Amino acid sequence: MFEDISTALDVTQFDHERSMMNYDFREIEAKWQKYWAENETFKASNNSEKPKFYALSMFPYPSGAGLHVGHPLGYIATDIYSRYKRHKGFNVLHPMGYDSFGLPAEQYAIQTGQHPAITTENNINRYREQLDQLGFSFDWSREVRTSNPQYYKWTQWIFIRLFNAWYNKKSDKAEDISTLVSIFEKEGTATVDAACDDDVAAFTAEEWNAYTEKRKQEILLKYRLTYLADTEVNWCPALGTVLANDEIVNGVSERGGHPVVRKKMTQWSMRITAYAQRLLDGLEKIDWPQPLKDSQTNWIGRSVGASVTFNVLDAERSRSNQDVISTPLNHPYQIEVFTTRPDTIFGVSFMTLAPEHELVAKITTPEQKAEVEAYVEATAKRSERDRMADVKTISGVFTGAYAEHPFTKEPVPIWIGDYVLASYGTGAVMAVPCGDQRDYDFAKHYNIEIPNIFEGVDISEEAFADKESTIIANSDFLNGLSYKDAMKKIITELENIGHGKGKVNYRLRDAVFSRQRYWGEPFPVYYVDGMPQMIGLEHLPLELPEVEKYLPTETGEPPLGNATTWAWNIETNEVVSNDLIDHKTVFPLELNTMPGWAGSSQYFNRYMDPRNDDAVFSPEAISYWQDVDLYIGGSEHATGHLLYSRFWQKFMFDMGYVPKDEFAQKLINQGMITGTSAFIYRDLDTNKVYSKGLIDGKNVVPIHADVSLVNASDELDVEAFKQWQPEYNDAEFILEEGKYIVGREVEKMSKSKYNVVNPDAICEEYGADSLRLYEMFLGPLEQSKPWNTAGITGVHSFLKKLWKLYSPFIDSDAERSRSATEAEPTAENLKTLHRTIKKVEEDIENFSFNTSVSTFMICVNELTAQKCTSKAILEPLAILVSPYAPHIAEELWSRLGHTESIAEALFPKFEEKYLVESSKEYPISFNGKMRFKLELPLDMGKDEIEAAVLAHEKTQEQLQGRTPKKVIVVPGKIVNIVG
RNA sequence: GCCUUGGUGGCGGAAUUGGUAGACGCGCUGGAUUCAAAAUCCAGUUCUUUCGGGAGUGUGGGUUCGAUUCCCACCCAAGGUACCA
Repeated sequence: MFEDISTALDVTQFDHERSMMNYDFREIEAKWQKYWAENETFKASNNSEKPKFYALSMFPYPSGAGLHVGHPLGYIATDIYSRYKRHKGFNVLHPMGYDSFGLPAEQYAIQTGQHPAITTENNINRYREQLDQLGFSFDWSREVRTSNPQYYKWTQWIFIRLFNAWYNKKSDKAEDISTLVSIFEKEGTATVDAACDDDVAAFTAEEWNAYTEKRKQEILLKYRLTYLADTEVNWCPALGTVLANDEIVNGVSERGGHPVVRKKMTQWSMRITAYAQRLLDGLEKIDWPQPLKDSQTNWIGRSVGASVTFNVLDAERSRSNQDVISTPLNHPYQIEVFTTRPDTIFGVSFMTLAPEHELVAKITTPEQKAEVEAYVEATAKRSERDRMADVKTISGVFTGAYAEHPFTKEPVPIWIGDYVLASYGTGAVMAVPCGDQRDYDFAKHYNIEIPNIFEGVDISEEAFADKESTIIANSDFLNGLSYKDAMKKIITELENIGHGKGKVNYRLRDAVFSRQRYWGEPFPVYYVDGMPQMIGLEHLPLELPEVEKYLPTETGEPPLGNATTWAWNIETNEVVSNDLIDHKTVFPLELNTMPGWAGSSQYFNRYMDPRNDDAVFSPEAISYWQDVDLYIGGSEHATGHLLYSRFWQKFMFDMGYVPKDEFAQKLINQGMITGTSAFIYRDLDTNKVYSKGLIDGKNVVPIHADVSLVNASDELDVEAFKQWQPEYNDAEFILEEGKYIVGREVEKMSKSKYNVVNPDAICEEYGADSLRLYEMFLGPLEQSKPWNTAGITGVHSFLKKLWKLYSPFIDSDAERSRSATEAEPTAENLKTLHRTIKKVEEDIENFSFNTSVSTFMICVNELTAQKCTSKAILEPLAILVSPYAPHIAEELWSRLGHTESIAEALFPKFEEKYLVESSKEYPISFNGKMRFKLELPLDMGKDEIEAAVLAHEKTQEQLQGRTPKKVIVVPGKIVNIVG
């Protein structure tokens, strides 16, 4: 009886001790997450004696699906770096927020009527929960949401600043519009060199001063950095909306399959082209990935050449084809082309205009009119992408008109063809079939002459596009010149005769900034007499109105057209009912909203001072934080967000608001984490499902199985599968060796492929520290790599081993602990520790987080083998681990006796002296192949080593009597014997 | 087509300026512990072999005493981009 009780007691005590001893990650992680939140451990101060470090992850769009394991990858990397920098004594800014305007919430609103603000709020809360459980060191007090009026106030503010600015090419920067007005007042357009619309007219100061206010505004609009312009869009009449190129499939809308036409619409645009060259130049001074820089470079698409003007001959003389030289020209029309090969101008045998070109209607002869009009109409129906995708079909129509060659004065037939794009260059080309394959194909197809202007080149099969390897012929004054010399000469000649000049052209287009959507920033704009007026800065934000329906109106207006209270009263400066619009004091407000990239184009600056209501940020905040030191995010933003942000930053720089004209010094693109799908194989003929090893020769179809039903050995839980997919209840699962083995394939993580793994489940089973370590352990940050949950047991058991290593500090038996922990570390202990410090520090600096995790494993394995219990070793080790696995590190730190968070503990200092060795195990190679190893003292000289190696019996064995031809000895490294 | 990145065991991946290829982990095999399982621990695990070795980092060449690493040509995969004049 007594015995029983005592045994029972022992067991309880044992259990108690075990629970203290075990690595209880759930309790630990919850405890420290609460601690960090309550103590605001990661709150960044805007003034500090410490050096600053600004680490930023791209903020997410909070989608309804929540996070999957791929999303946190970049956040974990940024977090590790932030925590590391904090250990290194930096004042770290590491914020997070939400890009919370966007289409999915609006779609959901259209379907369910639920206000996008509610959907967004719910999604954000879900995101926050998921983010919180991963233990990030975010300063949540600085959170921003782009859909929050307090935030988008500043998006509207910068829009107004852009509206009130023009780009002065002479000073090569943006200036306030008032400087342009004062030039106009004094000198007219004579001395102005601005980035502006193509169709600006010249005028004198007197003319300007005599213009009406409306006329002046119309002119200024052509110069502003954000402006209204008629832009070609893909209009879908049935949906009453504008579609993006990728929403159109085979010329009809993706949704519903309605016809889409190209239509001109008045839209807000951003004059990003003004910055094309600076955006290009700026790439040289930022540490961004080369592929990303390349795609921006391609996107901007700088090409050097010349613009050339061709006079259009009037119809009479074109037809008679006579006296073209002797009769003076007074035809009003000119065609301007851009060419990168003005040196081939004598090879021109026709011209091609884009079907949309404004001259088409004007120059077409009556005979050709019907055919041309039919062609123009046909191309208008195809989207630009369709036209570009369909490269093989050659089509075009002769206009009947001729242009005059600027040098030979020969008539050149003018065609239209859809291989010329209205949106690039001038929408017209001078066709040189011998030097350009597209022109060549077109000429062949329509039997147009192909003059050869290259010496000794055969053009009977294809065009000759090589610039360097030949010289020009049949080209009057260019004969005998190389490409380079001909380029110089022709540009001089073009300028002499007033028919052109050297020009740099960019592929980059101005960015359309209007969207016919509800869930975006409203423009702070109202219209007086059709002219846009900005709402006073002091009256921002202009808040999004309530609407009953989120769809376009019946008259085809954007969703804001449904708002009944959406007019601006200029006396009270408030939004009032539309009924009050009188065009005297109450005016209609803009109905478009801003695009998704508006809110993300300066959020990184707003984080510096996010609660400031008087300025986008205070001068103190921006001068302290300057710019982002490290920016991590996906490469899909290369030509969107990352280009627009650089543009706005340069504008802010020009206006003197920010000290740096590039917002992020270093950028890293994290790779995508792909899913590892699982498949079962259903026989098409019978009701059988075969295991993977049995499918050979069978008529089976692979079917996705949910990855959570498969274990680490690719074995399917058949019962669980049947429960999940009841239609397989009657199916017969044919096993191999008693197991059903699934097939595996790496695919993009997606719901429909049942390969989505979400972090909540992982945190529940293994903890956030395990997840963080595992995400890093998978491979290099930049690379894309497949997720396989099975491997997480490796890092999880590492954490258990780590925990065990600290058991003298965790164990309640104080007596045992003290003597053990205060022991002096051994030389071996110190060597292990310092090797780890060195490696981990290098790894973090190089963003090679995967190798650090292995280093930790090796370190813990070694210290465990060494039975190390020394506080002098375990204390610095906890700091090393803390950026990666912060919860367990905090817990161990506190068990080591600290009462403060580990977050501010200084990173241990690496000391070389602990790694110094006295001997080296030399690899002995024969003809470059390592055959055996030999331990030799490190202070041994070259000759001694050679003698020692040659004397060794294994060397003799390897040589088998041969005499070595040569012996290479690299002291401290290797010995190689040749022969 | 063009640009970029990559190609190493069954899998993820390591190898710092050319110097021991496959660290670390998963998986697998065998063993210990257990009534049993989980967990844990130990040993093995590139291929091949006549157990001496031999071969091996997408393919074929080259430079070098020595190449996963540098050079040339090619093949394959992923991503971006595309009638850009």
